[in-house]
Amino acid sequence: MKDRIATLLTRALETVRTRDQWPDELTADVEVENARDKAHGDFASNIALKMGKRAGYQPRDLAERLKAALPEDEAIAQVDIAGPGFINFFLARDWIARQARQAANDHRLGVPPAAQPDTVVVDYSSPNLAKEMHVGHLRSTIIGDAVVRTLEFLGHNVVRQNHVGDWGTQFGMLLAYLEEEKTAESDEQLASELSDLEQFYQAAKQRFDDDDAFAARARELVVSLQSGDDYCLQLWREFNRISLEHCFAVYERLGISLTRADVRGESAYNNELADIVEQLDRTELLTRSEGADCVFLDEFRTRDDEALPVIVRKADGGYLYATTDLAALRYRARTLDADRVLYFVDQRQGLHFQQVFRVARLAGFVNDTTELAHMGFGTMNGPDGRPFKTRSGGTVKLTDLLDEAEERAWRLVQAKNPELDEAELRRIAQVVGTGSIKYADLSKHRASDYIFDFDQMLSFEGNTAPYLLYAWTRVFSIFRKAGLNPDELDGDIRLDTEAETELAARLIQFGPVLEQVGERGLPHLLCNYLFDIAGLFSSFYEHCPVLSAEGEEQRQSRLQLARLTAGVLQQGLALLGISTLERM
RNA sequence: GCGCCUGUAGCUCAACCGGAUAGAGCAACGGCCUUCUAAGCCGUAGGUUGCAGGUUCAAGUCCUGCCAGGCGUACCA
Repeated sequence: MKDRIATLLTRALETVRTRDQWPDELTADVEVENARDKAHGDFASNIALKMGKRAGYQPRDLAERLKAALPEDEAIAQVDIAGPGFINFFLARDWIARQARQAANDHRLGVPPAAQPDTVVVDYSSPNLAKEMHVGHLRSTIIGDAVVRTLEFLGHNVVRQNHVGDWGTQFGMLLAYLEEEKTAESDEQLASELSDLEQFYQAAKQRFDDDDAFAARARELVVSLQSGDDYCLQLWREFNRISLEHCFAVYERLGISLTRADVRGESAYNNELADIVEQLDRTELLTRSEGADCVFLDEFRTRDDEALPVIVRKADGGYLYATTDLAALRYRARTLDADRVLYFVDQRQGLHFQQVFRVARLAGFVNDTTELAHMGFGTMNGPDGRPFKTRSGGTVKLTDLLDEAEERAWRLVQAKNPELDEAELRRIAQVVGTGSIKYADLSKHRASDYIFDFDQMLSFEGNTAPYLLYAWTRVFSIFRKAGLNPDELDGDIRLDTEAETELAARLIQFGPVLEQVGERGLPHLLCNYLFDIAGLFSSFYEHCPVLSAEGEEQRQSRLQLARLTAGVLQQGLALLGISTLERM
């Protein structure tokens, strides 16, 4: 709709240009935005304010001329000039009603598929397989997954890349320990030890620190692993398989759409690393410094104000994560043919990505037209404002976090609705518990740090998962109560009241909101939108009788609004990776 | 030292790449269950957007300088 109004304004500008006077060189970039205040209509443009002076008009005068030159449009009921020269557009109610009616009867809820689908490579989750998934992996995993689902819904070709940490020196220690335990213990004992990767890692580290012979064996294994020794690779595969099982158990609980096919870890690029360095050398970007192969970029400085290198090969010949990321970038740009490559990685790696993106472009691994974006996010803090830790100061395992959320959700739902049987209660607690954790994270702007607070995220009031889930059950219960099939409604949508109009006008903005989420990687925009919808629906439901409406026409109209609301809420939550519940 | 990010109501968060009177939710206060719904709705109160300048018709948003906090800054990822 913004585009549509912008087009009208552009044509009006052309008319003014030919009919009145206008500086030859002056071109206008027409912007239309949603009006923030109902009194200002549905959309507003500041074009007259921006261009007035430069075109030689008083802003209000220009606005009047533009208004007079605007082509007719059935969607626009009224155009006002307001304030210093804003042009306010009021949508025609019957047009909103028709759009809403169409959306209500569309399985895509009125959201058109992208006219030009992009191939979007999304790097997210990417846990380190050496350790168990902890809260540090949560944000990348759920924000990335929400954006991925949104992009897919919009019709883009999405390639998920789970860039797991499956390589590096710590694997020597882990393999040495795995080897030792394999011979010392029965399979069952070993399996139970590996069931807690965190403990396994700690135990291996302990042995490494305490026993020189063990440490020597660990280093030996790193070397044979890197040289492709069969026995060593076998141990390595076994360890990774078990570690990945842990990851997927967490994904399953969290409702993450990643599959095994999306796993492409650091090790996948091992045999390309030498070539990356060679290519950098060939393009004359490479410099040898203190024994290491580096790329120096002027714009980055060290703490001593010297040029800061991107080290791609250490003095001992080893490669670093910059090298791996360059190889991954080349693969994504060339082999996967990405139009966009998005990284959902902690904000703290901002410098690293700036460097790697720059080097990749200089070296020609990535075209200038390919978008490379680090979608960084802030830290998850505890209620004290410090990074979220256990009472003893350790990292919190994701599985423990989910356990606690489900337990709390169970108690809450049980208290509110004691007649539910245990099986259903468990299922509800699972959706509410994990959904609350996800929603609490997704509803905040990803760039900022946020405070993790169980009580707040599990509240049934405010911008939370329980509130939205309950809002959906309320809408859904209308149909259940009346024994109606939502797919068998008929007739037009009529917007008789303010509550209906506001709800409908917001419902038909689902598409533009999703586009923003996909473009900017900001799922909180969708959360805010859904919260809006839920509030507008509550208000509508309070003021507009649905089942007991006056007459069949009004009843059908309101049922269709309810149906569209249910559809948008359910689809929106699904894009956030949260499923709805018929009862709770 | 340099660079990046953050600073908005008592608390938790918004503000659509410069717009109109800075918005929600909690907490506080006041109303509404003989009418599908109260896990809800309607309303009141709450602000010098860290501070000081600047650019602009217009600044929470852009620029400069301070203050406070977080993070990063050569062979970990």
